[in-house]
Amino acid sequence: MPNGHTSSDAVPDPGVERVRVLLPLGLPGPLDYRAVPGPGLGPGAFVRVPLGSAERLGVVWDRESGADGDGIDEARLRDVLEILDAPPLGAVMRRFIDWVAGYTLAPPGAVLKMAMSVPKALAPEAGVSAYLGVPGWPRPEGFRITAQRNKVLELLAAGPPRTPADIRAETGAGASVIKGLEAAGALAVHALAPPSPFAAPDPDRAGPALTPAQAAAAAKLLAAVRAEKFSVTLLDGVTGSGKTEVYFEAIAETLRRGRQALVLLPEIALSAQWLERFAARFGCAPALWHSELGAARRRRTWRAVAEDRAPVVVGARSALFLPYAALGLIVIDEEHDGSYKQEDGVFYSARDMGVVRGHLGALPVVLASATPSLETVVNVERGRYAALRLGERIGSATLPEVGLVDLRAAPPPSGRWLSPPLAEALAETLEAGQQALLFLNRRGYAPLTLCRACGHRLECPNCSAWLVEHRASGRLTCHHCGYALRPPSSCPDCQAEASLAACGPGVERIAEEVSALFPEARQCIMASDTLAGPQSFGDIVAAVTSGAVDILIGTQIIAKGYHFPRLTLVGVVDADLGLSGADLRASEHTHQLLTQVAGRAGRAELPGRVLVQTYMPEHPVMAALASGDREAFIRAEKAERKAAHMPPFGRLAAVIVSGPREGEVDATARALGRVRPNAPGLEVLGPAPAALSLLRGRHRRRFLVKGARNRALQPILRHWLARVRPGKAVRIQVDVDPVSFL
DNA sequence: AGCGGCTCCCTT
DNA sequence: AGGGAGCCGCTC
Repeated sequence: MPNGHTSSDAVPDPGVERVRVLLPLGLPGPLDYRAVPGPGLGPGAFVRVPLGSAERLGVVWDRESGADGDGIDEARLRDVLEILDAPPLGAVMRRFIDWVAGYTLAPPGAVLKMAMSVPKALAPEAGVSAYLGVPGWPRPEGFRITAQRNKVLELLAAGPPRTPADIRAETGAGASVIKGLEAAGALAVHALAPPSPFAAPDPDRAGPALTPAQAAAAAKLLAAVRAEKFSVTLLDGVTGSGKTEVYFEAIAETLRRGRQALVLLPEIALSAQWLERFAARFGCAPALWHSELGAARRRRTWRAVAEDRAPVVVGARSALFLPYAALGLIVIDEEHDGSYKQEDGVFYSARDMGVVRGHLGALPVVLASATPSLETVVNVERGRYAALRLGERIGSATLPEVGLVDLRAAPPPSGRWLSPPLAEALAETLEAGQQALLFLNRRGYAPLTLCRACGHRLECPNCSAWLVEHRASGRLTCHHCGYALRPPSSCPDCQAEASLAACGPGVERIAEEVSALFPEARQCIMASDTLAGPQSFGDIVAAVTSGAVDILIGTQIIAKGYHFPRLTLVGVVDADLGLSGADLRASEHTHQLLTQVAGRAGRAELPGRVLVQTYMPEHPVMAALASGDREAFIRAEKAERKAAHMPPFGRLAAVIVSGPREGEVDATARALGRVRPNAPGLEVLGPAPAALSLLRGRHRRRFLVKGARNRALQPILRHWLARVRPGKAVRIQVDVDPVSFL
């Protein structure tokens, strides 16, 4: 039997001679092939097919999905070459792929590509040979039973088949002894399944005791898991309230019911503390899925997920497209986080698509956050999502007190960035032997380098962006395309010598200031570029936890999830940073980020405090932080969005036209503009140069399409974009529900 | 998405 | 005539 896997999806249909095969390419739909007679060629089967002069792997798709009914001439059909020995892609996953493609306006093959990210996993992993003795084996003439051979025969006379490694461990006999016996016919060979790389998490292991509030919330989630139907529950708990342990109980119940759980985390590679907590509750590590995973690991994980050998998967957004055999729960932690939005290739939100996956798979979805997105809050109010609140921190910990520092009233000394009140608070914290965190969401030393003689700014040649000075690496770097150069000694424009001045602070510059103010304090920078990888990240976390660091200086990478018991002061160097620009969610995101950062303070017995430096203390975001009144902030933000018919009270889609030659891009954008859709309640803004009008060498123009909440934008967009055929060098991308407005 | 096949224009 | 670079369109 060529296909060792059976499934109701892959039952052969005797009438089928033509199959539709979706290939992981940007084609508009599946292609037709002639079915080879034989078992296993039902929808979902992974197959190898010819395509032009090459061969490709694809998936047998459902007959009804996709537009065209009849397909091509019989004569042009080519044969399916092979049915691969892999579990078929389930019906839910196929519907999910079609759904995501329809929603995001991506070709279905481009979505399938995310689910087929490890083509090598479609061949079964080589098993391990194991040996068993042959009862009544007739010993050939002249075959000597040496001491070692005898030991092996005795061992294998009974019991389970043993691998060469087992045999060596128990008898000391090496490969040559086994080979000799095998050649003489003394051993029967068994192919064992490859060892599963993933231990089974124990749902009934005693974890940390839950508080009554946690236990009550956990009970609700357990009920949702037991219902085995679609539901969405927001787990809304203040920072430090123990949300993770609550949803761990939902995972435990999912495991007890023999199903798989998926946990999506932002910045997965950096969540060592999360993994420790998982191990403390379940006794082993979960399967991980993220971009830094090695090829072999990816392959084994993909296969294990498909064969139901990975009970819990923890991953970044791409883990949503793994081929789960028995998914029973999706947890999306930090559901408000912007990194759930993918903005290349297929533009999708893993949070929103996670809910869709739960709906199609009839399973519960848990969204966890201390600062839920407005979309989710409104879904709770509309009754579509349930909500569980955890209003207090665990144990004796209390929420930190937040104070605003009005930088107009208490400015830092010239050329410095820490105001006197913040410097004083730092001194007090150090004196008390406690730890402080200085937060500035800007990597490097200075965001702008300016010529004092002529005013020239050092900009990226490929992007409309400033070059950021990174003094530690001695480079000026573009944060958008990676372009870098050594800082010139004279101005590239006016050739003035030693005229270039660093303007504004980044975390490196704050570190320099801290060194000047507190030369004896032990400090450490935490930013995505100052760390070689997850390992060094873990090292820093361990150093902070052990008390080997007094002042931690970091970007948003430290905002989430970390628990440092002795950290009592958080200083926000520039709270206004995220509020500039035309981003629809600038206020919301700033509020979320600063709430998360503030949440790092005072997580244990020692009370924490937060000082927020701002030029806009009256801004609603700052007011909400100072008062701790999240509800008031949400109310105000909601009212504003409602008045402007903005999400979640209206729909948005961005259309981005880009290409290397500005003239072509403009021509295409104008052509689109001429045939813009015109419907009541629909607004099309643009074309306008994108905020980054040049990015990675591509000129960019944007449209923004605004529509009513009750009317899908996709049919309108599809019809519109079909009317313009751009040249090969110009690309038109659609971003449904955009998060970034760059 | 990739690949072949096409044109255009330069080389010899 | 030979041949490489960019562009177009097809792939079942």
